[in-house]
Amino acid sequence: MTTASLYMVDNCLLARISKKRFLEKANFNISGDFSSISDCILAMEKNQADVILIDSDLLDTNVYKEIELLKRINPKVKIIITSSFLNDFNPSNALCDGVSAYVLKEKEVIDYKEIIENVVHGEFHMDIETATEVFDNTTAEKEENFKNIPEKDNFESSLTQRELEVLKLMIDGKTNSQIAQEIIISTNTAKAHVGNILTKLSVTDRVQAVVKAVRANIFEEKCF
Amino acid sequence: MTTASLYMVDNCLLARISKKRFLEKANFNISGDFSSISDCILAMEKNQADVILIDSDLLDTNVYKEIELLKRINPKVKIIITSSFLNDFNPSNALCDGVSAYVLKEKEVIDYKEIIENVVHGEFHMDIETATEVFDNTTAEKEENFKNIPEKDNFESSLTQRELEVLKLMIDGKTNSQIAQEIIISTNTAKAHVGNILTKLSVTDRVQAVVKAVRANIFEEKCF
DNA sequence: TATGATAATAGACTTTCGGCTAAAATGATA
DNA sequence: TATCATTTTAGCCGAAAGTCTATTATCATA
Repeated sequence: MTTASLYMVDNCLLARISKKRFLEKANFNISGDFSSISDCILAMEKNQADVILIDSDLLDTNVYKEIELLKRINPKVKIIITSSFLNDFNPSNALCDGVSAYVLKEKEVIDYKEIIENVVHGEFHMDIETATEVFDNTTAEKEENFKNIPEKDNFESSLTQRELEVLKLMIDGKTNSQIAQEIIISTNTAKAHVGNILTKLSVTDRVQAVVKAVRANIFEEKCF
Repeated sequence: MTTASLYMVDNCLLARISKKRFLEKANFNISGDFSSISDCILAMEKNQADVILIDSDLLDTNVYKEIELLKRINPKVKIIITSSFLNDFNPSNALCDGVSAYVLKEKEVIDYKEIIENVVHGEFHMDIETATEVFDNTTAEKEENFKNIPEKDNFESSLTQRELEVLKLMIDGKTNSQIAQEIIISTNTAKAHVGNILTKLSVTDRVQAVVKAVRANIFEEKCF
């Protein structure tokens, strides 16, 4: 297995948790996960990762400038971008500026393991569909002036191990007292954990929480 | 579009609802949906359908005998079987006894539309994987003696239109009073609807209901 | 060691939920 | 018309949920 250290950027907390769990099962070393590239840059300035997995649906110039910053901090860092759209993808920004892989999220399951290992070994990866579409609209618009790094909009701290346990039981339809029995804590404690989960997931009740979690395919083997 | 009348058998209520919504969007005419083949037989004796979509994970001799009954009632009826496993599939029972299609449920999305239309036009459909596997273990064990048709185990009546509306709002994380506001009914009525939904889905609270519904991909465009 | 951040724990209080029973109004169908 | 399913309303009660505040435990770092 790869011993490379991985950073992960995804503005969706549950997506981070899900991917992290998945990759850690595959023996990858996730050194950090962030809700914004800005946060990732701050972390990179202290401890450098070998591979950075960036999920971003909006691939504007700001993103590429932030990626450029990442490459400046560690020119050897491998960047893997996953995105739902092709719209803003610009090969003159991505390919030339050192993105190692560009993966279009689709219905199919992404084989992160293979992509990461290939990238670590110096290969470039791009979806076939993506590649064909991309090499048509090569509208290169290089801008050298930097813009300010956007503030992180909605801060989502990560779920603790205990909270993940509780969330799993919530999805299983367990009540607070059932959860308490299962992991041997008081009902009040279970309620407190649930409350913290609701806050972190930015929802108001457990129904919304479990729907979000189930839709994010957390606790599942596959990784969207 | 096909004007053929369709019956549907699936012991999972939510799967029936989901498939029904999907097929009706595709302009198919679903004349009835049943939780057991026995119920379907009873219906066939009154009003005959042209196509019967049977989902059954356990394909034992009983199932094939029930299918034989269906074919007796209407020899021209087209039978489509969907199943998760290959285990009990027996070509000598299925192919010979007039099953028009056999579809192995997998990760991929099943194109019911195409299959049904082909079947109506007299074609036979079988998954490639299924077909190759099947034509190896041809253990023909024909038994002519009938067994009694199994009782329907857990009766699940279908959700009404209003209940489907409410379920959708439950999935959206709405509370009873919010649901009441949204569809202009009293909170008590909303509670009554929710209560009925819980009973019909065989769950004890709304959390379990929404998890079941989300996992069944109800209200989604795709049909597992 | 001290300190500060994070996590886990818990009790008090208010609101919401779910089960139960009952019943009226609507609408389709035999 | 009679009948049946659906939709609607209501109140009561105990259980569960959610908010708030607060204490203890753990762990890393100054």
